[in-house]
Amino acid sequence: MRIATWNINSVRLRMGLVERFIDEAEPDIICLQETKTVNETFPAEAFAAKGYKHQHILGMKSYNGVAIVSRQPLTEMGSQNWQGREDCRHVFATTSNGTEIHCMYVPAGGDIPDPKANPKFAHKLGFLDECAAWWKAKQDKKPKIILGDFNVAPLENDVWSHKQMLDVVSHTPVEVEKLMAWQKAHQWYDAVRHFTPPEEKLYSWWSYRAADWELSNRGRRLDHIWITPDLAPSLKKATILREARGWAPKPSDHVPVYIDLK
DNA sequence: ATGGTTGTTTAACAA
Repeated sequence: MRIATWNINSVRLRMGLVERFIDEAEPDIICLQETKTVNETFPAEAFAAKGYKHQHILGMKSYNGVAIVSRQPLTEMGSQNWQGREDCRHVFATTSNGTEIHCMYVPAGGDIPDPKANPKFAHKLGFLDECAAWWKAKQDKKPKIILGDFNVAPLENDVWSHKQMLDVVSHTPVEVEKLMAWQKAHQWYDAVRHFTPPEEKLYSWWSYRAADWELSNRGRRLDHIWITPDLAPSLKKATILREARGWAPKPSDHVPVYIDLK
């Protein structure tokens, strides 16, 4: 089973690229973030035409928005609000083999890495704290996958320059600490790093602001797939589809990340 | 130290 996550940065604008990804990777389940549309205008028919007839969509106007689309039936579909806001950042569903899948979009946190000066950074830190507490309290034995745009690059080689990124939102020590606390709270296992040693650079996002993203290669690993330990023996492969950053005509700044589970 | 781009929606905001 192939399960993918992709921050698509407007699913309506980029449905053509999603179809290309489907044709090339043939994922069984696709989890999207930043769909940026209300449910009524989500391209549900286009996904169904590609075989993804089972859909759990949670969108709002202009911002955020998450979705799980699947070729196999989904049950127990739900969503969760965080930090007292209804801003469409978390949906979940259960697959036919009883695995719970959680698709999440963590707040980016603005530019200034100071929670007193920047309410968006304070919101992000509170969000990460709440995630740790929520997952610590949810100690059932169901196999689970949590994936999405977590907007934090935790390891030194999850960014192009650890030293130059220490004061940049997405790689500050306080964010990394809170992301790791959340990971520990539910014994989440990093399914993507499993196949790449920590000494090796690994990115899933490249800024639009670089003149040449590929040449400068100043990436960050913001998109993650974590699994519960019981699923680790089934983990066969993880892929970050770097080439999708160059897809025409208008690529997302994030690329698809997916794992294969037996 | 600064500015660089994109998407939604149409001037400002978020990323």
